[in-house]
Amino acid sequence: MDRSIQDVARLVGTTSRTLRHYDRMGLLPPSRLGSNGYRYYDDGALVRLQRILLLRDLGLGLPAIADVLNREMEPARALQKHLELLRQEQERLARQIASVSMTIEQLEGGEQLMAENMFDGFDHTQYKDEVEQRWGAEAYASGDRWWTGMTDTERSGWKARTAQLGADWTAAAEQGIAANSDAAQELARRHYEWLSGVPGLPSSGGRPSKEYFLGLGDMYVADDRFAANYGGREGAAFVRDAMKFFADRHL
Amino acid sequence: MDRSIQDVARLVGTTSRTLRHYDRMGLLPPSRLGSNGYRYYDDGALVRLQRILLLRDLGLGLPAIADVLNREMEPARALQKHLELLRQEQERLARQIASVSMTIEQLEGGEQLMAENMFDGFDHTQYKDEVEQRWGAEAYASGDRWWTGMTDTERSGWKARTAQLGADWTAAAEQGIAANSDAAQELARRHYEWLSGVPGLPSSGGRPSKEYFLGLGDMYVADDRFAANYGGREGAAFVRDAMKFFADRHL
DNA sequence: CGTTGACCTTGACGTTGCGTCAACCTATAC
DNA sequence: GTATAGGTTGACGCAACGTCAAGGTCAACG
Repeated sequence: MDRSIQDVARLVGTTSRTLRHYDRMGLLPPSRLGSNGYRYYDDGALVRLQRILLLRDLGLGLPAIADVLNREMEPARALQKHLELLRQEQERLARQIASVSMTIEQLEGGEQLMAENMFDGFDHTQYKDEVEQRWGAEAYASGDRWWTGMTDTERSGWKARTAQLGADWTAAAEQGIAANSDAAQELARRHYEWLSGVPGLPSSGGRPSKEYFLGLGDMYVADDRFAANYGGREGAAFVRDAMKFFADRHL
Repeated sequence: MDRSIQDVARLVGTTSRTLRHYDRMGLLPPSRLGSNGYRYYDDGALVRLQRILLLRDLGLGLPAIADVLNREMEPARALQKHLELLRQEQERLARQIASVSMTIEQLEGGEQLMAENMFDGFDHTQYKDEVEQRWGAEAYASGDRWWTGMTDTERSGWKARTAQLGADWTAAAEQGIAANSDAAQELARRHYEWLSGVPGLPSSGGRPSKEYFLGLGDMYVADDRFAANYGGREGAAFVRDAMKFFADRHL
Protein backbone atom coordinates (compact mmCIF):
# COMPACT_ATOMS: atom_id res chain seq x y z
CA MET A 1 0.00 0.00 0.00
CA ASP A 2 2.98 2.31 -0.24
CA ARG A 3 2.74 5.11 -2.74
CA SER A 4 5.47 6.91 -4.63
CA ILE A 5 5.99 10.62 -4.19
CA GLN A 6 4.19 11.53 -7.40
CA ASP A 7 1.24 9.34 -6.54
CA VAL A 8 0.90 11.04 -3.20
CA ALA A 9 1.32 14.48 -4.69
CA ARG A 10 -1.48 13.96 -7.20
CA LEU A 11 -3.61 12.27 -4.60
CA VAL A 12 -3.70 15.29 -2.34
CA GLY A 13 -3.33 17.96 -4.99
CA THR A 14 0.17 19.19 -4.38
CA THR A 15 3.60 18.67 -5.94
CA SER A 16 6.49 16.33 -5.28
CA ARG A 17 8.66 19.35 -4.62
CA THR A 18 6.44 20.27 -1.71
CA LEU A 19 6.70 16.78 -0.26
CA ARG A 20 10.48 16.83 -0.52
CA HIS A 21 10.40 20.21 1.17
CA TYR A 22 8.33 18.84 4.03
CA ASP A 23 10.72 15.93 4.29
CA ARG A 24 13.84 18.01 4.47
CA MET A 25 12.41 20.27 7.14
CA GLY A 26 11.29 17.25 9.13
CA LEU A 27 7.60 18.01 8.85
CA LEU A 28 6.65 14.87 6.96
CA PRO A 29 9.29 12.14 6.61
CA PRO A 30 8.38 9.35 4.21
CA SER A 31 7.34 6.16 5.94
CA ARG A 32 9.89 4.15 4.01
CA LEU A 33 13.00 4.80 1.98
CA GLY A 34 13.80 2.51 -0.96
CA SER A 35 17.31 1.26 -1.46
CA ASN A 36 17.36 3.51 -4.50
CA GLY A 37 16.62 6.54 -2.39
CA TYR A 38 12.98 6.75 -3.45
CA ARG A 39 10.49 8.03 -0.89
CA TYR A 40 7.44 5.90 -0.15
CA TYR A 41 4.43 6.95 1.90
CA ASP A 42 1.91 4.78 3.70
CA ASP A 43 -1.58 5.64 4.94
CA GLY A 44 -0.29 7.07 8.19
CA ALA A 45 1.86 9.52 6.30
CA LEU A 46 -1.13 10.40 4.13
CA VAL A 47 -3.23 11.23 7.15
CA ARG A 48 -0.48 13.42 8.51
CA LEU A 49 -0.17 15.09 5.14
CA GLN A 50 -3.89 15.79 5.01
CA ARG A 51 -3.67 17.44 8.40
CA ILE A 52 -0.73 19.49 7.24
CA LEU A 53 -2.60 20.69 4.18
CA LEU A 54 -5.69 21.46 6.21
CA LEU A 55 -3.75 23.65 8.59
CA ARG A 56 -1.80 25.19 5.74
CA ASP A 57 -5.04 26.16 4.03
CA LEU A 58 -6.08 27.82 7.25
CA GLY A 59 -3.02 30.00 6.87
CA LEU A 60 -0.73 28.58 9.52
CA GLY A 61 3.00 28.62 8.90
CA LEU A 62 4.87 25.35 8.61
CA PRO A 63 6.67 25.71 11.98
CA ALA A 64 3.31 26.30 13.67
CA ILE A 65 1.91 23.25 11.89
CA ALA A 66 4.84 21.20 13.12
CA ASP A 67 4.14 22.33 16.66
CA VAL A 68 0.55 21.20 16.41
CA LEU A 69 1.26 17.85 14.79
CA ASN A 70 4.05 17.06 17.22
CA ARG A 71 1.61 17.72 20.05
CA GLU A 72 3.75 20.53 21.35
CA MET A 73 0.79 22.81 21.17
CA GLU A 74 -2.94 22.41 21.50
CA PRO A 75 -4.55 22.74 18.06
CA ALA A 76 -7.29 24.99 19.40
CA ARG A 77 -4.81 27.29 21.07
CA ALA A 78 -2.62 27.46 17.98
CA LEU A 79 -5.64 28.35 15.89
CA GLN A 80 -6.73 30.97 18.39
CA LYS A 81 -3.33 32.60 18.23
CA HIS A 82 -3.42 32.43 14.49
CA LEU A 83 -6.87 33.94 14.42
CA GLU A 84 -5.64 37.01 16.20
CA LEU A 85 -2.90 37.48 13.67
CA LEU A 86 -5.43 37.16 10.88
CA ARG A 87 -7.67 39.75 12.48
CA GLN A 88 -4.77 42.16 12.82
CA GLU A 89 -3.86 41.61 9.22
CA GLN A 90 -7.42 42.33 8.24
CA GLU A 91 -7.46 45.59 10.16
CA ARG A 92 -4.19 46.62 8.63
CA LEU A 93 -5.62 45.88 5.22
CA ALA A 94 -8.76 47.85 5.97
CA ARG A 95 -6.73 50.89 6.94
CA GLN A 96 -4.60 50.54 3.87
CA ILE A 97 -7.63 50.26 1.63
CA ALA A 98 -9.05 53.42 3.17
CA SER A 99 -5.77 55.26 2.63
CA VAL A 100 -5.45 54.12 -0.95
CA SER A 101 -9.04 55.08 -1.69
CA MET A 102 -8.56 58.56 -0.30
CA THR A 103 -5.33 59.03 -2.18
CA ILE A 104 -7.05 58.05 -5.40
CA GLU A 105 -9.77 60.58 -4.76
CA GLN A 106 -7.21 63.29 -4.16
CA LEU A 107 -5.38 62.38 -7.32
CA GLU A 108 -8.56 62.47 -9.33
CA GLY A 109 -9.28 65.80 -7.75
CA GLY A 110 -6.31 67.07 -9.69
CA GLU A 111 -3.86 67.13 -6.83
CA GLN A 112 -0.24 66.10 -7.10
CA LEU A 113 0.98 62.96 -5.48
CA MET A 114 2.70 65.01 -2.84
CA ALA A 115 3.42 68.67 -2.39
CA GLU A 116 7.10 69.40 -2.27
CA ASN A 117 8.49 70.49 1.04
CA MET A 118 5.14 69.82 2.57
CA PHE A 119 6.52 69.76 6.06
CA ASP A 120 9.13 72.42 5.98
CA GLY A 121 11.13 70.30 8.32
CA PHE A 122 8.30 70.13 10.80
CA ASP A 123 7.32 66.56 10.25
CA HIS A 124 7.31 65.15 13.70
CA THR A 125 7.12 61.64 12.47
CA GLN A 126 10.75 62.14 11.51
CA TYR A 127 11.80 61.98 15.08
CA LYS A 128 10.32 58.60 15.61
CA ASP A 129 13.33 57.20 17.40
CA GLU A 130 13.91 60.05 19.78
CA VAL A 131 10.28 60.36 20.75
CA GLU A 132 9.83 56.64 21.08
CA GLN A 133 12.67 56.47 23.53
CA ARG A 134 11.05 59.09 25.68
CA TRP A 135 7.39 58.27 25.51
CA GLY A 136 7.23 54.68 24.39
CA ALA A 137 6.76 53.11 21.05
CA GLU A 138 3.00 52.75 21.13
CA ALA A 139 2.50 56.40 20.38
CA TYR A 140 3.93 55.80 16.93
CA ALA A 141 3.02 52.19 16.59
CA SER A 142 0.28 52.91 14.08
CA GLY A 143 2.95 53.45 11.49
CA ASP A 144 0.61 55.27 9.16
CA ARG A 145 1.68 58.61 7.82
CA TRP A 146 -1.03 60.59 9.50
CA TRP A 147 -1.27 63.31 6.91
CA THR A 148 -2.49 60.91 4.25
CA GLY A 149 -5.81 61.21 6.05
CA MET A 150 -6.01 64.93 5.44
CA THR A 151 -8.02 66.48 2.69
CA ASP A 152 -6.49 68.86 0.21
CA THR A 153 -7.69 71.99 1.97
CA GLU A 154 -6.77 70.66 5.36
CA ARG A 155 -3.26 69.98 4.24
CA SER A 156 -2.63 73.28 2.56
CA GLY A 157 -4.13 75.07 5.54
CA TRP A 158 -1.92 73.21 7.93
CA LYS A 159 1.08 73.88 5.77
CA ALA A 160 0.33 77.60 5.73
CA ARG A 161 -0.11 77.76 9.50
CA THR A 162 3.12 75.84 9.90
CA ALA A 163 5.11 78.24 7.77
CA GLN A 164 3.55 81.29 9.39
CA LEU A 165 4.26 79.97 12.84
CA GLY A 166 7.91 79.38 12.05
CA ALA A 167 8.25 82.84 10.58
CA ASP A 168 6.55 84.50 13.55
CA TRP A 169 8.74 82.66 16.04
CA THR A 170 11.86 83.66 14.16
CA ALA A 171 10.78 87.28 13.99
CA ALA A 172 9.93 87.37 17.68
CA ALA A 173 13.27 85.83 18.59
CA GLU A 174 15.14 88.38 16.54
CA GLN A 175 13.29 91.21 18.23
CA GLY A 176 14.64 89.98 21.53
CA ILE A 177 11.35 90.02 23.42
CA ALA A 178 11.01 88.09 26.67
CA ALA A 179 9.85 84.49 26.70
CA ASN A 180 7.16 85.30 29.24
CA SER A 181 5.90 88.35 27.38
CA ASP A 182 2.34 88.34 26.12
CA ALA A 183 3.45 88.20 22.51
CA ALA A 184 5.67 85.19 23.12
CA GLN A 185 2.97 83.47 25.14
CA GLU A 186 0.49 84.04 22.36
CA LEU A 187 2.92 82.36 20.00
CA ALA A 188 3.28 79.47 22.42
CA ARG A 189 -0.50 79.11 22.52
CA ARG A 190 -0.64 79.04 18.73
CA HIS A 191 2.18 76.49 18.75
CA TYR A 192 0.19 74.27 21.06
CA GLU A 193 -2.93 74.57 18.94
CA TRP A 194 -0.92 73.83 15.86
CA LEU A 195 0.48 70.71 17.49
CA SER A 196 -3.01 69.58 18.34
CA GLY A 197 -3.67 69.23 14.65
CA VAL A 198 -1.18 66.41 14.41
CA PRO A 199 -2.86 63.10 15.19
CA GLY A 200 -0.71 60.34 16.54
CA LEU A 201 1.27 62.39 18.98
CA PRO A 202 1.48 61.24 22.58
CA SER A 203 -1.54 62.97 23.96
CA SER A 204 -3.70 62.91 27.00
CA GLY A 205 -7.28 63.43 26.02
CA GLY A 206 -6.85 64.38 22.39
CA ARG A 207 -4.22 67.06 22.92
CA PRO A 208 -0.47 66.81 23.33
CA SER A 209 0.65 66.06 26.85
CA LYS A 210 2.67 68.49 28.89
CA GLU A 211 5.61 66.11 28.84
CA TYR A 212 5.59 65.92 25.09
CA PHE A 213 5.30 69.66 24.75
CA LEU A 214 8.24 70.27 27.05
CA GLY A 215 10.34 67.54 25.48
CA LEU A 216 9.65 69.01 22.11
CA GLY A 217 11.01 72.36 23.23
CA ASP A 218 14.19 70.71 24.39
CA MET A 219 14.55 68.97 21.08
CA TYR A 220 14.17 72.22 19.21
CA VAL A 221 17.30 73.40 20.92
CA ALA A 222 19.21 70.17 20.84
CA ASP A 223 18.60 69.35 17.21
CA ASP A 224 19.78 71.65 14.48
CA ARG A 225 17.27 70.31 12.02
CA PHE A 226 14.55 71.61 14.29
CA ALA A 227 16.36 74.74 15.33
CA ALA A 228 16.75 75.82 11.74
CA ASN A 229 13.01 76.43 11.62
CA TYR A 230 13.16 78.92 14.46
CA GLY A 231 16.17 80.96 13.52
CA GLY A 232 18.93 78.73 14.81
CA ARG A 233 19.85 77.68 18.30
CA GLU A 234 19.22 81.02 19.91
CA GLY A 235 15.82 81.30 18.36
CA ALA A 236 15.04 77.74 19.40
CA ALA A 237 16.10 78.47 22.97
CA PHE A 238 13.70 81.37 23.01
CA VAL A 239 10.94 79.14 21.71
CA ARG A 240 11.69 76.51 24.30
CA ASP A 241 11.58 79.02 27.13
CA ALA A 242 8.30 80.42 25.94
CA MET A 243 6.89 76.94 25.63
CA LYS A 244 8.00 75.99 29.12
CA PHE A 245 6.43 79.12 30.55
CA PHE A 246 3.23 78.37 28.69
CA ALA A 247 3.19 74.75 29.76
CA ASP A 248 3.69 75.59 33.44
CA ARG A 249 0.83 78.05 33.27
CA HIS A 250 -1.72 76.18 31.20
CA LEU A 251 -0.80 72.52 31.09
CA MET B 1 22.55 71.18 1.35
CA ASP B 2 23.58 67.60 0.67
CA ARG B 3 22.88 65.11 3.39
CA SER B 4 24.66 61.87 4.24
CA ILE B 5 22.85 58.57 4.10
CA GLN B 6 22.31 58.39 7.84
CA ASP B 7 21.00 61.92 7.97
CA VAL B 8 18.48 61.12 5.29
CA ALA B 9 17.50 57.86 6.93
CA ARG B 10 16.77 59.50 10.26
CA LEU B 11 15.08 62.39 8.54
CA VAL B 12 12.44 60.21 6.92
CA GLY B 13 12.34 57.48 9.52
CA THR B 14 13.99 54.61 7.71
CA THR B 15 17.42 52.97 7.66
CA SER B 16 20.54 53.43 5.60
CA ARG B 17 20.24 49.83 4.49
CA THR B 18 16.93 50.64 2.85
CA LEU B 19 18.44 53.58 1.01
CA ARG B 20 21.29 51.45 -0.27
CA HIS B 21 18.73 48.92 -1.34
CA TYR B 22 16.79 51.55 -3.26
CA ASP B 23 20.03 52.71 -4.83
CA ARG B 24 21.14 49.31 -6.01
CA MET B 25 17.78 48.55 -7.56
CA GLY B 26 17.79 51.92 -9.29
CA LEU B 27 14.77 53.26 -7.47
CA LEU B 28 16.55 56.13 -5.75
CA PRO B 29 20.11 56.89 -6.83
CA PRO B 30 21.93 59.40 -4.63
CA SER B 31 22.20 62.82 -6.18
CA ARG B 32 25.95 62.85 -5.71
CA LEU B 33 28.71 60.37 -5.07
CA GLY B 34 31.69 61.46 -3.02
CA SER B 35 35.19 60.55 -4.16
CA ASN B 36 35.23 58.26 -1.15
CA GLY B 37 32.18 56.44 -2.38
CA TYR B 38 29.80 58.07 0.09
CA ARG B 39 26.24 58.68 -1.04
CA TYR B 40 24.86 62.20 -0.76
CA TYR B 41 21.25 63.23 -1.25
CA ASP B 42 19.85 66.64 -2.16
CA ASP B 43 16.34 67.99 -1.77
CA GLY B 44 15.20 66.51 -5.06
CA ALA B 45 16.20 63.06 -3.90
CA LEU B 46 14.40 63.70 -0.63
CA VAL B 47 11.19 64.53 -2.42
CA ARG B 48 11.47 61.40 -4.48
CA LEU B 49 12.14 59.43 -1.33
CA GLN B 50 9.06 60.86 0.37
CA ARG B 51 6.97 59.78 -2.58
CA ILE B 52 8.48 56.33 -2.45
CA LEU B 53 7.69 55.98 1.23
CA LEU B 54 4.19 57.28 0.72
CA LEU B 55 3.45 54.71 -1.93
CA ARG B 56 5.19 52.02 0.08
CA ASP B 57 2.98 52.78 3.05
CA LEU B 58 0.02 52.35 0.78
CA GLY B 59 1.27 48.84 0.17
CA LEU B 60 2.65 49.10 -3.35
CA GLY B 61 5.61 46.97 -4.31
CA LEU B 62 8.88 48.63 -5.22
CA PRO B 63 8.64 47.79 -8.94
CA ALA B 64 5.17 49.31 -9.04
CA ILE B 65 6.50 52.38 -7.25
CA ALA B 66 9.28 52.64 -9.81
CA ASP B 67 6.70 52.53 -12.61
CA VAL B 68 4.79 55.38 -11.05
CA LEU B 69 7.79 57.57 -10.31
CA ASN B 70 9.29 57.02 -13.73
CA ARG B 71 5.99 58.13 -15.21
CA GLU B 72 5.51 54.82 -16.91
CA MET B 73 2.16 54.50 -15.26
CA GLU B 74 -0.52 56.91 -14.12
CA PRO B 75 -0.49 57.08 -10.31
CA ALA B 76 -4.26 56.85 -10.14
CA ARG B 77 -4.36 53.79 -12.34
CA ALA B 78 -1.60 52.09 -10.40
CA LEU B 79 -3.44 52.72 -7.18
CA GLN B 80 -6.68 51.45 -8.66
CA LYS B 81 -4.99 48.24 -9.67
CA HIS B 82 -3.45 47.97 -6.27
CA LEU B 83 -6.78 48.59 -4.61
CA GLU B 84 -8.27 45.58 -6.33
CA LEU B 85 -5.47 43.39 -5.09
CA LEU B 86 -6.01 44.68 -1.58
CA ARG B 87 -9.72 43.93 -1.78
CA GLN B 88 -9.01 40.41 -2.98
CA GLU B 89 -6.59 39.92 -0.14
CA GLN B 90 -9.20 41.11 2.28
CA GLU B 91 -11.77 38.67 0.96
CA ARG B 92 -9.30 35.86 1.13
CA LEU B 93 -8.56 36.81 4.72
CA ALA B 94 -12.24 36.96 5.56
CA ARG B 95 -12.80 33.46 4.23
CA GLN B 96 -9.78 32.21 6.10
CA ILE B 97 -10.96 33.78 9.32
CA ALA B 98 -14.33 32.12 8.90
CA SER B 99 -12.69 28.76 8.27
CA VAL B 100 -10.39 29.07 11.25
CA SER B 101 -13.25 30.10 13.50
CA MET B 102 -15.35 27.14 12.45
CA THR B 103 -12.46 24.76 12.90
CA ILE B 104 -11.91 26.06 16.39
CA GLU B 105 -15.55 25.51 17.21
CA GLN B 106 -15.37 21.97 15.94
CA LEU B 107 -12.27 21.30 17.96
CA GLU B 108 -13.85 22.67 21.08
CA GLY B 109 -16.86 20.52 20.32
CA GLY B 110 -14.61 17.57 20.99
CA GLU B 111 -13.99 16.63 17.39
CA GLN B 112 -10.66 15.45 16.03
CA LEU B 113 -8.66 17.63 13.72
CA MET B 114 -9.61 15.43 10.81
CA ALA B 115 -11.37 12.11 10.35
CA GLU B 116 -9.13 9.49 8.79
CA ASN B 117 -9.94 8.35 5.31
CA MET B 118 -12.55 11.04 5.10
CA PHE B 119 -12.79 10.92 1.35
CA ASP B 120 -12.40 7.27 0.55
CA GLY B 121 -10.54 8.30 -2.54
CA PHE B 122 -13.40 10.42 -3.79
CA ASP B 123 -11.88 13.78 -3.17
CA HIS B 124 -12.24 15.54 -6.46
CA THR B 125 -9.92 18.29 -5.47
CA GLN B 126 -7.20 15.69 -5.94
CA TYR B 127 -7.52 15.91 -9.66
CA LYS B 128 -6.79 19.56 -9.79
CA ASP B 129 -4.35 19.31 -12.67
CA GLU B 130 -6.43 17.13 -14.91
CA VAL B 131 -9.60 19.13 -14.42
CA GLU B 132 -7.81 22.42 -14.76
CA GLN B 133 -6.45 21.39 -18.12
CA ARG B 134 -9.91 20.58 -19.35
CA TRP B 135 -12.07 23.29 -17.88
CA GLY B 136 -9.69 26.05 -16.99
CA ALA B 137 -8.02 27.00 -13.79
CA GLU B 138 -10.62 29.41 -12.52
CA ALA B 139 -12.89 26.61 -11.45
CA TYR B 140 -10.38 25.74 -8.77
CA ALA B 141 -8.90 29.15 -8.31
CA SER B 142 -10.52 29.63 -4.94
CA GLY B 143 -8.05 27.18 -3.51
CA ASP B 144 -10.08 26.56 -0.40
CA ARG B 145 -10.75 23.02 0.63
CA TRP B 146 -14.47 23.18 0.29
CA TRP B 147 -15.25 20.66 2.97
CA THR B 148 -13.80 22.84 5.69
CA GLY B 149 -17.07 24.75 5.35
CA MET B 150 -19.13 21.70 6.23
CA THR B 151 -20.50 21.02 9.65
CA ASP B 152 -19.83 17.78 11.45
CA THR B 153 -23.14 16.22 10.50
CA GLU B 154 -22.91 17.42 6.94
CA ARG B 155 -19.54 15.84 6.56
CA SER B 156 -20.44 12.47 8.00
CA GLY B 157 -23.62 12.44 5.94
CA TRP B 158 -21.73 13.18 2.79
CA LYS B 159 -19.18 10.56 3.64
CA ALA B 160 -21.90 7.96 4.16
CA ARG B 161 -23.61 8.80 0.88
CA THR B 162 -20.26 8.61 -0.85
CA ALA B 163 -19.48 5.16 0.47
CA GLN B 164 -22.98 3.88 -0.26
CA LEU B 165 -22.85 5.19 -3.81
CA GLY B 166 -19.57 3.47 -4.52
CA ALA B 167 -20.87 0.20 -3.09
CA ASP B 168 -24.10 0.39 -5.10
CA TRP B 169 -22.26 1.10 -8.32
CA THR B 170 -19.92 -1.81 -7.74
CA ALA B 171 -22.81 -4.16 -6.96
CA ALA B 172 -24.72 -3.08 -10.05
CA ALA B 173 -21.67 -3.54 -12.25
CA GLU B 174 -21.12 -7.05 -10.92
CA GLN B 175 -24.73 -7.97 -11.63
CA GLY B 176 -24.12 -7.14 -15.28
CA ILE B 177 -27.17 -4.92 -15.74
CA ALA B 178 -27.36 -2.57 -18.73
CA ALA B 179 -26.06 0.97 -18.49
CA ASN B 180 -29.39 2.34 -19.78
CA SER B 181 -31.49 0.25 -17.42
CA ASP B 182 -33.68 2.02 -14.91
CA ALA B 183 -31.57 0.82 -11.98
CA ALA B 184 -28.35 2.14 -13.57
CA GLN B 185 -29.98 5.41 -14.49
CA GLU B 186 -31.23 5.82 -10.95
CA LEU B 187 -27.66 5.37 -9.78
CA ALA B 188 -26.50 7.94 -12.31
CA ARG B 189 -29.08 10.36 -10.97
CA ARG B 190 -27.88 9.79 -7.41
CA HIS B 191 -24.32 10.28 -8.63
CA TYR B 192 -25.23 13.61 -10.14
CA GLU B 193 -27.01 14.72 -6.98
CA TRP B 194 -24.04 13.64 -4.93
CA LEU B 195 -21.73 15.65 -7.13
CA SER B 196 -23.92 18.68 -6.67
CA GLY B 197 -22.98 18.65 -3.02
CA VAL B 198 -19.41 19.48 -3.89
CA PRO B 199 -19.01 23.24 -4.17
CA GLY B 200 -16.23 24.53 -6.34
CA LEU B 201 -16.75 22.21 -9.26
CA PRO B 202 -17.14 23.69 -12.73
CA SER B 203 -20.85 24.22 -12.74
CA SER B 204 -23.45 26.03 -14.74
CA GLY B 205 -26.07 27.43 -12.42
CA GLY B 206 -25.04 25.79 -9.19
CA ARG B 207 -24.85 22.26 -10.57
CA PRO B 208 -22.07 20.45 -12.37
CA SER B 209 -21.97 21.06 -16.09
CA LYS B 210 -22.60 18.34 -18.62
CA GLU B 211 -19.02 18.57 -19.79
CA TYR B 212 -17.68 18.05 -16.33
CA PHE B 213 -20.00 15.13 -15.72
CA LEU B 214 -18.95 13.41 -18.92
CA GLY B 215 -15.28 14.12 -18.42
CA LEU B 216 -15.52 12.72 -14.95
CA GLY B 217 -16.90 9.44 -16.34
CA ASP B 218 -13.96 9.23 -18.70
CA MET B 219 -11.56 9.80 -15.87
CA TYR B 220 -13.13 7.05 -13.81
CA VAL B 221 -12.11 4.66 -16.53
CA ALA B 222 -8.76 6.17 -17.33
CA ASP B 223 -7.53 6.48 -13.78
CA ASP B 224 -7.11 3.44 -11.60
CA ARG B 225 -7.38 5.45 -8.43
CA PHE B 226 -10.88 6.37 -9.43
CA ALA B 227 -11.73 3.04 -10.95
CA ALA B 228 -10.89 1.28 -7.71
CA ASN B 229 -13.94 2.87 -6.16
CA TYR B 230 -16.26 1.32 -8.72
CA GLY B 231 -14.94 -2.19 -8.90
CA GLY B 232 -12.04 -1.70 -11.25
CA ARG B 233 -11.88 -0.73 -14.90
CA GLU B 234 -14.85 -2.77 -15.96
CA GLY B 235 -17.01 -1.37 -13.25
CA ALA B 236 -15.82 2.12 -14.07
CA ALA B 237 -16.66 1.62 -17.73
CA PHE B 238 -20.18 0.65 -16.72
CA VAL B 239 -20.43 3.72 -14.56
CA ARG B 240 -19.17 5.93 -17.38
CA ASP B 241 -21.70 4.49 -19.85
CA ALA B 242 -24.55 4.98 -17.43
CA MET B 243 -23.42 8.53 -16.76
CA LYS B 244 -23.22 9.33 -20.46
CA PHE B 245 -26.69 7.96 -21.03
CA PHE B 246 -27.98 10.02 -18.13
CA ALA B 247 -26.21 13.16 -19.30
CA ASP B 248 -27.59 12.89 -22.83
CA ARG B 249 -31.08 12.50 -21.45
CA HIS B 250 -31.16 15.05 -18.68
CA LEU B 251 -28.29 17.48 -19.11
C1' DC C 1 50.00 62.89 15.78
C1' DG C 2 47.60 58.98 17.42
C1' DT C 3 43.35 57.33 19.06
C1' DT C 4 38.57 56.96 19.65
C1' DG C 5 34.00 56.64 18.05
C1' DA C 6 30.67 57.48 14.66
C1' DC C 7 29.75 56.73 9.96
C1' DC C 8 30.66 54.99 5.36
C1' DT C 9 31.49 51.11 1.92
C1' DT C 10 30.66 46.33 -0.32
C1' DG C 11 29.49 41.43 0.35
C1' DA C 12 26.81 37.86 1.82
C1' DC C 13 23.51 35.13 4.46
C1' DG C 14 18.60 34.68 6.40
C1' DT C 15 13.72 35.18 5.99
C1' DT C 16 8.76 31.99 3.69
C1' DG C 17 7.31 28.19 0.90
C1' DC C 18 8.00 26.36 -2.40
C1' DG C 19 8.66 26.91 -8.41
C1' DT C 20 11.85 25.93 -11.63
C1' DC C 21 15.72 24.34 -14.01
C1' DA C 22 19.99 21.27 -14.15
C1' DA C 23 22.38 17.01 -14.17
C1' DC C 24 21.98 12.46 -13.48
C1' DC C 25 20.08 7.71 -12.00
C1' DT C 26 16.01 4.19 -12.14
C1' DA C 27 11.83 1.72 -13.33
C1' DT C 28 8.63 0.22 -16.75
C1' DA C 29 6.86 -0.89 -21.20
C1' DC C 30 7.31 -1.84 -26.01
C1' DG D 1 17.56 -1.77 -26.55
C1' DT D 2 15.47 2.18 -25.95
C1' DA D 3 11.96 5.54 -25.29
C1' DT D 4 9.47 7.53 -21.60
C1' DA D 5 8.12 8.58 -17.23
C1' DG D 6 9.58 9.28 -12.66
C1' DG D 7 13.08 9.41 -8.97
C1' DT D 8 17.27 11.82 -6.60
C1' DT D 9 20.13 15.87 -4.88
C1' DG D 10 21.63 20.55 -5.41
C1' DA D 11 21.04 25.43 -6.31
C1' DC D 12 18.95 29.79 -7.79
C1' DG D 13 14.86 32.93 -7.50
C1' DC D 14 11.32 35.64 -5.25
C1' DA D 15 10.21 40.71 -1.65
C1' DA D 16 12.23 43.84 0.97
C1' DC D 17 15.12 44.52 3.52
C1' DG D 18 17.66 42.99 8.74
C1' DT D 19 21.79 41.73 10.29
C1' DC D 20 26.47 40.67 10.89
C1' DA D 21 31.34 40.96 8.90
C1' DA D 22 35.49 43.20 7.49
C1' DG D 23 37.52 47.23 6.52
C1' DG D 24 38.08 52.41 4.88
C1' DT D 25 36.80 57.61 6.30
C1' DC D 26 35.90 61.63 9.05
C1' DA D 27 35.74 64.80 13.00
C1' DA D 28 37.13 65.70 17.43
C1' DC D 29 40.00 65.25 21.49
C1' DG D 30 44.25 65.09 24.14
